[in-house]
Amino acid sequence: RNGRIIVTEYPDRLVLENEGQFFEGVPADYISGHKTPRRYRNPFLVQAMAELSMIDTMGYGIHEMYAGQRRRFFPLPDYDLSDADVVQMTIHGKIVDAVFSRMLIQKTDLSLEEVLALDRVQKHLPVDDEAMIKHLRRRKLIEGRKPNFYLSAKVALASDAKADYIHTRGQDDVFYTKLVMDYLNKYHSATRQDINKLLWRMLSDALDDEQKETKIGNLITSMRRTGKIKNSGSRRAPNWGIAE
DNA sequence: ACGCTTGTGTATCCTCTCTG
DNA sequence: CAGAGAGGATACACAAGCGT
Repeated sequence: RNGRIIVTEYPDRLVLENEGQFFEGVPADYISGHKTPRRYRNPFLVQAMAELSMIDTMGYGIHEMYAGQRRRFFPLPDYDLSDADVVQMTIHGKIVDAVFSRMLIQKTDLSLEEVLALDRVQKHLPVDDEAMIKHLRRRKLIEGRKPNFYLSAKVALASDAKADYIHTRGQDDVFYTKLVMDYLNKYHSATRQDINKLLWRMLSDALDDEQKETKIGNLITSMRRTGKIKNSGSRRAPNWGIAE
C-alpha cells in the first residue's frame, strides 16, 4: 500500500500513522497470544516499530512485545483502528531508546527492580536509589554522571548493529571540536546558529534543548580558550573563525 | 534618550567520577 | 578514602533589539 508513515511527535508521546490495515484481525487478537500472524499486512508499521526497537525483528511478535511491556509495567502502545483504512499507534513515554530493548532482550536475568530503574534512566527520570545506581553502574548497564545517566552502549555492542546507539550516547568533545574545525576550514566562518545546527543532532539525547545550548556554549568557550577559534563579530552576533 | 528584555561569552562554582 | 580532574551549572557583564 502506501509506504508513508506519518510520525507526529508530542512531548509525551509519539503517534505513528499509516494508511493500510493491521494484520489479519485486530491487535487484541495477538496481544492475547492465541493467534500468530502468518504475515504482516502492514510491513511499514512493523518496520517502524522495529526501528524504534519496540520489536527486535519481524519475528519478535506483538504478543511478546505486549507481554514483556506489561510484565515490566511499561506503558503499552495504543492502537486506534476506528478508521478502517488507517492504523494509528501511540507510543507512550518521552523517549524511545534503542539501547533499551536490546538490553532487555539480551539480559534476560534482569530483576524487576533493575528493569524499572533502567526504564527511568531511558526516560531521563531521576533515579533516587543510590544503591541501585551503583549496582547498575557496576553491572555496566548505565554510564554517565548524575543526573545525566544513560544506558550503556557497550551492552548493545555484543549485538551487530553498532550504528543504532551512536546517537544515544554523547560523543567526545574532541569529535565535536573536529566537526566545528572541519566546518570552519570549509566555510571560513560560522555564526552561533551555524554551530548549533551543525552539532545539535549529534549531541546526546540525554541533554534537553537548554542543556544542549549550554553544552555548545561551553564547547565554544573551550575551543576559544585553547586558541583554536576566535570571535571577530560581536557578542550578540558572533562570527567564529579559525584563530591564527 | 531611556529602560527593559534577550542572547551571548566569560569567569567561577560545584558536583560527581576516577584513580590510587 | 581522599584528592584531583572534568565538565555541566550558574552568575555576571555586555551588546543589541525594541518599544515608548
